[in-house]
Amino acid sequence: MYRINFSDFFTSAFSVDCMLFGYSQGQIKALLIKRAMEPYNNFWAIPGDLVYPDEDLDEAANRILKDLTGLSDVGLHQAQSFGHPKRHPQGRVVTVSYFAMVRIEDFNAKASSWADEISWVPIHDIPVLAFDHNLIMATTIELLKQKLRVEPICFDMLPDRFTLSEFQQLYEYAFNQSLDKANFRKKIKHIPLLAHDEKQKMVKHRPAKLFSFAKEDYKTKVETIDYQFKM
Amino acid sequence: MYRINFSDFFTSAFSVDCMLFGYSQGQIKALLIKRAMEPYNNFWAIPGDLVYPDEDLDEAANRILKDLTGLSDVGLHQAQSFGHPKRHPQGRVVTVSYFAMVRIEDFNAKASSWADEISWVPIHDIPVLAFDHNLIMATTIELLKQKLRVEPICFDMLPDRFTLSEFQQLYEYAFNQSLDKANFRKKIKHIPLLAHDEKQKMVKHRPAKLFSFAKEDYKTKVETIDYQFKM
DNA sequence: TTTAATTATTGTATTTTCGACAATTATTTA
DNA sequence: TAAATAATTGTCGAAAATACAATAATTAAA
Repeated sequence: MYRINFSDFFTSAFSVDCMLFGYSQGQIKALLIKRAMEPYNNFWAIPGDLVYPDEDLDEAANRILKDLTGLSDVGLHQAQSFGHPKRHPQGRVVTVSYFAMVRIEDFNAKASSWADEISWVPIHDIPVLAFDHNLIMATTIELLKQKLRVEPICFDMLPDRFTLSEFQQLYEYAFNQSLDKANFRKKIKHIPLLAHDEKQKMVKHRPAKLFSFAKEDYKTKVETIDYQFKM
Repeated sequence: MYRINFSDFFTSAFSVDCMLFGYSQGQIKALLIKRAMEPYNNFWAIPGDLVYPDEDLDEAANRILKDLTGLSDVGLHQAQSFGHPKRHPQGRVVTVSYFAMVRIEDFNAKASSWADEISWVPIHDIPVLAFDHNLIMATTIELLKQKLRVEPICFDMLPDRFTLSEFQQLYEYAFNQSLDKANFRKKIKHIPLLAHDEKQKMVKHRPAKLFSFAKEDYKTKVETIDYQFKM
């Protein structure tokens, strides 16, 4: 085992990559930015930044999210860390990936202070990305899918009021398989949803009832009984 | 947004903390070491080390595991990263936690090159640890439990040949609830186990049959049919 | 040698969930 | 008013989960 000076270790930086997932037109999409500087100029990339010396990782992720979207108080999930010594051409940078789910419509206008161009890309059609971002993206999408199975996080992507079909289509897209309507509805019977009187408008067929996720009821349920969300 | 020099970021270090879980006497245990240097001299801690400048994170975790136990080729799982600016008194050190499962008996003798003292501590009785290791430990144990539900990783902790009751007791301890024997056996019917002719010895009651996990059959099953391990 | 104690193993019956599919309903557009 | 479209509800058999009972194999004590 070779010995190196203690101070020789303090020569790395770390960054946070902050993946945003949203849902529109029946597809789960990830927000990508087009880099406007070297290295990887003009490549699509996951939004991220170096972590400041006095920042905790979560803080950095929240900062990036805020810069990017104007949103705060969004549930952030830490995904994985990546640390290949050569992953960044300018030095040793270990990155920690986070992801969050947002309603794309909530802030479509903003997001300009960051990069020249941003784009919401369906997670099944991710292009070649800068750095090792394809690896990070793939890993994080897998984690997202895992969490979709055991936590009711999809409601952060859906509009506040959604139809049961929209809800179902989200899962169909995520797991790339079609589901039986009737059975889906039975399966979600245990999820506390609030049925509104309001109905879909402007559709050329029988309009669907609108629902929203009853977050508080859900929390109570989890605390009270030994309930585990499962899809 | 304040601007700092690019090079000012390259002043941090990374460490990897490598949690080992094993199973003995009906309890899941974590390996702790007693620190023999400042800071936190004499505190119990999770084994870990700084990551070398040319090492990937996984490599570092494997190195630590090897130093500690002599074992290589052990499945390592990345857990979470922790980066509070003040978590290490001697500088900014972000740590990535990993965990692995081992058979405690396999290497009891070794493990001396590391620290003065090591100890296998039941995960339900973790003492006060150095640094933020209690947070890391708690988070990682939760992740372990999550994985126990969806991956057949418990067999890395069980002896090569185990009884169904031992298997059951592992889950009972992990989730702190007792299970019905008959129903447990029905539930695990889908897990490919190899039944041996051999039986338990030296027990003062009807000896149980010994089983081992049929890893290859499991892999084939996963590849062939759309099978998801679930407990 | 027999019996009690202990734990392993298997079985049964009931309830709950899953999966495939059919039937009915509400709305828009032609 | 009918056709088209998708929403919603219902049925039935299969499979899985749950509670609990019965039987088997071994040791230790009587």
